[in-house]
Amino acid sequence: MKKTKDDAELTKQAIVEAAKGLFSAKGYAATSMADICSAAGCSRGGLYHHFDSKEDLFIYLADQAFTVSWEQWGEVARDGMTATEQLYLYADYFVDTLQKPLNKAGEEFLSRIGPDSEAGQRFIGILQTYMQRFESLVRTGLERGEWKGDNPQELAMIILGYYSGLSDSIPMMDKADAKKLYRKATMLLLEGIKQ
Amino acid sequence: MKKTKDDAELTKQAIVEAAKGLFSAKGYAATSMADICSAAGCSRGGLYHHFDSKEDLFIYLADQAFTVSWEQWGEVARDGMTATEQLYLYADYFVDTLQKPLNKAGEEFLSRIGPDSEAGQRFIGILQTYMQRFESLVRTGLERGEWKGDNPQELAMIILGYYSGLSDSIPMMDKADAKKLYRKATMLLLEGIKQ
DNA sequence: ATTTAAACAGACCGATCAGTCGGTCTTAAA
DNA sequence: TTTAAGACCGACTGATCGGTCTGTTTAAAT
Repeated sequence: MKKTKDDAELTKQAIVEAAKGLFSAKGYAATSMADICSAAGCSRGGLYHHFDSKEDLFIYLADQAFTVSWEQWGEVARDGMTATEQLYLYADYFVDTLQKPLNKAGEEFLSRIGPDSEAGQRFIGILQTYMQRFESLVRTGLERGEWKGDNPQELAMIILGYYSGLSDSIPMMDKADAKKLYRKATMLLLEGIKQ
Repeated sequence: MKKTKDDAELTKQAIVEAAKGLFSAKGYAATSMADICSAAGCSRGGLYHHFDSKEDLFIYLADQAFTVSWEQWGEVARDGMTATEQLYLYADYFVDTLQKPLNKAGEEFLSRIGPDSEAGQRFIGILQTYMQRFESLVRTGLERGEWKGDNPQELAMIILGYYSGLSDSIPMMDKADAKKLYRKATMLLLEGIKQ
């Protein structure tokens, strides 16, 4: 083999990181495979050696990003924490893993390939797993009586949309400022804005 | 002239409506001029008779959608209403004008053509006008002491992101259900979820 | 009736894109 | 040392897209 197995894995991860940044910044359709190759420092042939297609790459990348995000969160979140504290922590990781604009690319991806295609089904599965994880966080908050409400699924959807939409106006903020904004927004949601 | 001035304007509006629906549903890049022609029932030549380019069409459409949205809101909103009532009304029109997913297409559009291009500048101008209008609504709520806070710009950004993000999970809902969700989400934001 | 020009239509062009394919290089096994 | 295969390269292909150009139709002006 030209390169070691490890070298190959390194190349693969370089491609994934480059693709993640570009998809997040420019969207799915607007990011070409050539763009990704330039950013990752490999050839188009090399890229297609690691991934069968653009769809394949995106799904691989999305799966990894979402999984890693919850793993990082899970390492820090403790059972002793209140659901409110866990939510603040989630907001931080939401910013950190820049999965914020990845959601956008994901929607574009889904609408482009269709929810019924095989790739669409796989992607929806990834999203659902992610959602369920968040929903269980919300359910904890409700069951413990920390939060008001009786529909964890709806509330989870609203809060996730909240965090996702928040990222719209923040493409230029640095992470520190973004985290501040997310903390403030979380506080607003918890306390309400009514006087 | 082959058709009357009125007929031409009718064709133009058909194109705009078709484009609005497609851009909202599929995004900017994923919607081709041919798609729009099919939906509008005209030829590509005819489309380019009314609009110089895809960018031109999108900006025209966005301007019209955003302007019309505030006009409709303004016709119903009365000075006697509380800011809270005005916000609920805004949520309704946000759903009605389906400008929800148009925002998404707008971001994609902006990142694709760049904020420094002439079209980008024009689009940013449209967005800013829209934002300022919303910010003045928020400022009213703060000044009247209805809502807590001292930064109307930040609060406006957060609430707009809230509404925008909410539309992610709702591509299949009908308008009645969507309005219900938006009203509930507005209530959550006002009251807070903390017990 | 003739002319004029707006309102279309559709063939066409160059660019770009996702994906393919044959080939080269390097490492590890035999 | 030979060989086999994984890692990688880059030219090529077919399709698609935005945009142009030439031509045709028709309502209105003369």
